[in-house]
Amino acid sequence: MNTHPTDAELEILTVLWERGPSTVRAIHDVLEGAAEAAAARRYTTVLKLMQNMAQKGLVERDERGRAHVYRAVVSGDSTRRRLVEELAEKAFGGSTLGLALQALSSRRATPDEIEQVRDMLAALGDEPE
Amino acid sequence: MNTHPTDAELEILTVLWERGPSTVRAIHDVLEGAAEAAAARRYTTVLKLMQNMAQKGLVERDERGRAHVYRAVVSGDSTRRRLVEELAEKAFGGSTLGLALQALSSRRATPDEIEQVRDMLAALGDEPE
DNA sequence: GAACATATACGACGCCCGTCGTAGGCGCAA
DNA sequence: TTGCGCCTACGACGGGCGTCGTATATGTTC
Repeated sequence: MNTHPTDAELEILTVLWERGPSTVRAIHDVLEGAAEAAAARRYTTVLKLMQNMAQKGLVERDERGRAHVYRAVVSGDSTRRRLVEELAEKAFGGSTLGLALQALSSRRATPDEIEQVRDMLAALGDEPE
Repeated sequence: MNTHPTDAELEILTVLWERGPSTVRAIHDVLEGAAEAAAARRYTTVLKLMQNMAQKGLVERDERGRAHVYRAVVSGDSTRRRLVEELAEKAFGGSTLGLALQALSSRRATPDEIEQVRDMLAALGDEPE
């Protein structure tokens, strides 16, 4: 249940997070449209992935209708947090700060974005012990 | 050559980045020591991994001595940058800023660390177009 | 030179992941 | 009611990864 989503699973979860509970058909169509000139997945491939995810506990499904409706069990936020911590562990000696610095340095930020980070920083600094 | 390192490969690369060119034996010993109560890898496992990496072009080896000496071809910095961008792409809609915010929010920062981020921010803002 | 420690080379296995084909079931329209 | 379309179930396969065992060569020590 606490298994990490793979890349393909994460792609499906993303759609689920954006659209809310959906059928396999809906997910497949979104993914097919999003794949610009990339290899499109067959319907049954998406189906199988989602069945696997259901078994792992990443999603749950409502089997009442003819087409099953899937919903994400794990939240996008917690999943992203987990991924970040995992990467920090693997590549930054466990330092999420190091990861953050790397992420910030890898692009030019707009003033607006910088403001966002400043706010975050302020919140962090003000946080009680 | 531009292949991404896997988890096990990244572990080896990390040692290579820290210690500089090393033999398989040296890497293996470091890894064995670092694995606290975790499953230790056999020597030949590490050997095979490093051979694979040599074939992929992630490392190069000096075969003159009896024990080959391996050195990292890719730098730690570029590799970390790549990993960060990859994760941003997969989980944050391509936004490295989003990733940075997530990384910052997932921990309490010390004033010193916050200062570090502020500096980075200032440098970003000052950067010429 | 014989025995031993240690190095590389190489093949095999088990597992997981993503992919797909095919079979079977159910509903709906002509 | 018969056929067509869409749905699920399930097995299979190819590839990659991490693991290891074994074979073989080479240096060292007595």
